[in-house]
Amino acid sequence: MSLSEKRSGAGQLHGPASIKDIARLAGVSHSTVSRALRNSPLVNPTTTREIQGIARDLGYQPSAVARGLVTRKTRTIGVVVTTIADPFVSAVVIGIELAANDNGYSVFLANSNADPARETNVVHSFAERRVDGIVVTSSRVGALYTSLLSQMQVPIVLINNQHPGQFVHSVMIDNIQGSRQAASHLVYLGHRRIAYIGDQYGHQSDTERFEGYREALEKAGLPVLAELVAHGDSTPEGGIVAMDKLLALADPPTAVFCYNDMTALGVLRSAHVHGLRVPEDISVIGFDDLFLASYTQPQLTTVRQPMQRMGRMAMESLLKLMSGQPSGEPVKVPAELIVRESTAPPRPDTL
Amino acid sequence: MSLSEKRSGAGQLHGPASIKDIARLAGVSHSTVSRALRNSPLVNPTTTREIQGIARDLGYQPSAVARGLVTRKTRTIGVVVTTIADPFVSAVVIGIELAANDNGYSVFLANSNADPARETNVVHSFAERRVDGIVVTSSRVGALYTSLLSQMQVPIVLINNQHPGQFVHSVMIDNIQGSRQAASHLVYLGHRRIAYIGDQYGHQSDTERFEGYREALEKAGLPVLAELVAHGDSTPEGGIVAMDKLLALADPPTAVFCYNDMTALGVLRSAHVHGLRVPEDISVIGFDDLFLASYTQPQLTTVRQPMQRMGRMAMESLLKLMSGQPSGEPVKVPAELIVRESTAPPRPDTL
DNA sequence: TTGTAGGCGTTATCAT
DNA sequence: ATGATAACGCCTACAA
Repeated sequence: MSLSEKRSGAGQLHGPASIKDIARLAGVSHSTVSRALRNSPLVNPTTTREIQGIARDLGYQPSAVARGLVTRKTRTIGVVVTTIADPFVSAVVIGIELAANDNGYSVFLANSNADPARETNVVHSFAERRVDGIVVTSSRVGALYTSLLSQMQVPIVLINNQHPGQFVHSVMIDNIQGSRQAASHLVYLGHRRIAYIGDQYGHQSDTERFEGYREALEKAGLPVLAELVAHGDSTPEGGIVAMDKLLALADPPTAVFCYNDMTALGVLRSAHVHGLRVPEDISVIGFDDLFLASYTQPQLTTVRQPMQRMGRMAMESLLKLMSGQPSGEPVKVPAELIVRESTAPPRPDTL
Repeated sequence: MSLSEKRSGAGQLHGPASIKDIARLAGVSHSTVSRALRNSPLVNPTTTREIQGIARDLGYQPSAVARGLVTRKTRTIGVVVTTIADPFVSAVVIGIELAANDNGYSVFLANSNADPARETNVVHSFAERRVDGIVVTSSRVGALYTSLLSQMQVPIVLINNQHPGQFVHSVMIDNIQGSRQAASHLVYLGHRRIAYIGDQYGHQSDTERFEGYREALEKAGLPVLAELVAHGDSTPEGGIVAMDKLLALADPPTAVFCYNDMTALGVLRSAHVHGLRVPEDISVIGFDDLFLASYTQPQLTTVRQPMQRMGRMAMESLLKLMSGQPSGEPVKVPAELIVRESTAPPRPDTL
């Protein structure tokens, strides 16, 4: 039995073909095969053609794991998100993935679900798999990721979370400008009792969005009332709870600015349950401009984040970082108010 | 300078620590380290403790890539989806990921976006990265994945797509039973002109959901009218277009059963634009029970798929397949009709 | 209980 | 233009 029969005759007995198999069939050394496969000008064109032909016949697929071992680059990145169930997150992930694929990178996706145990797991698995870089899309960045950084010596890009550092870059929406626009729009419409329903306490985006709201009210000479500030949790359920509380007030707000569209979804629901019509009885503004903002009833006025583009920008920053370039200033992306149907002037009798 | 100073003194100069570094520090061979790290009973407890201590101090993280090269198992799976922007898909992915993590697997996520070029890319990257298995959540499985299978010799689990084969398993919702329930519910409410808005032509789930619809109508002695069958594309936009067409009919339907909730979202919108109230003027049923089905106005009656659980089941099937067990029969998951507010008896004058 | 000696599939550095 | 040979970091016989 000839050497070539050993493989082609016996079939793929020991897994995928390797350059050694090809070398045997082509009667050359595996180094030559390695070169030919990468179109090295050093190897004879005829030989190259023959080798590539054999590779094709064998259905050869180079082993990224073997390559990664020697090159010390896996062309792999890790993406950590709180939960991909949030459409904001999935839109961002799509952008990351597109940019990653365009550059030959594959992405490991990990949902942390805000569970510390899972986050630790994620960190470990990314470290063990030797990802070349990491993108974090999470509303809160704990000390966890910081320690991860120092341990792994791997570039990290944060989305909507600032966290300066040599290997840490960030891409964020201009929260203050965005929410200032939203609140100003409500002021402009004539509202004077404008509520804010935020995310959980302490998250940077929430703090900033509240700040924009505060500035807009202050500029209009309106007081920032503690009773008109509630906190949700970025989910529709959280929005319902917060809105219920607001509507139980002796003097409820005539407009509500929400941390995000998911919260606004719950607010819309709560308003409906309480027999209030939006925007006639109460105005609602969200943040994100998820696809579903165009499909709520009424369609939601919101502050748009170019989510997919932000994902792409994050990946592009990561590529720079991975190629050794310094991180530079955090990228701040402008937000845009999208006025739809959920906002209108307050009813005269509520003023 | 002692050997230990060479590393601890000089710092992590050549990347992450390896078992050789630990061996040097511990004064043992790397095989012993390898064993100790995996708690082999063959090594002296004292030695083990010392080695593990050094490993901890060094922040040692075993290289999954090196391990994968020798074991020929990467503990990695590939997940292909059309687009993670569809909440159905993201819910499924969450289930897959949870089950994967619970079993020490990491997941590569790839969006195909129904783009053939990208699909080819995905296949290649998964092959090169030597994933141990693949889960496909896509409404249409082309010949592409079949050829991939034979090339990679890797187990595959399909979600909502049957495709028998030795290495191919599938987990699917019971489309016929689910849609039969939905259509029967409309029949029961008294509707006689019930429309169906499907997905794109030729997709298995669409064919089956139509079949359930057909059966229910037939059983009720109702004709299946071609004019009442429209096709969308699983997106709200597609739902709008299809619904607009239906409402332009001389004798429009009094109820619409949609391929999925995303389609229903568009249908709800279209109805509103045409001045129709749901469910008073027209009833609407979706399929999936996405989180947003509880937040539409009115809340959507729909057929629930246990999406996250299906993702988990798919991963668990994949684990079996990867451990060498035969695939067995495709798993068929029962669907459940969830009656909310978007369905009601037809208006008497429309009968 | 521990050490030695391959080998996994590449790339890379020498020679030739 | 091509071939030996040595890594990369780990696992695993086989020896001691």
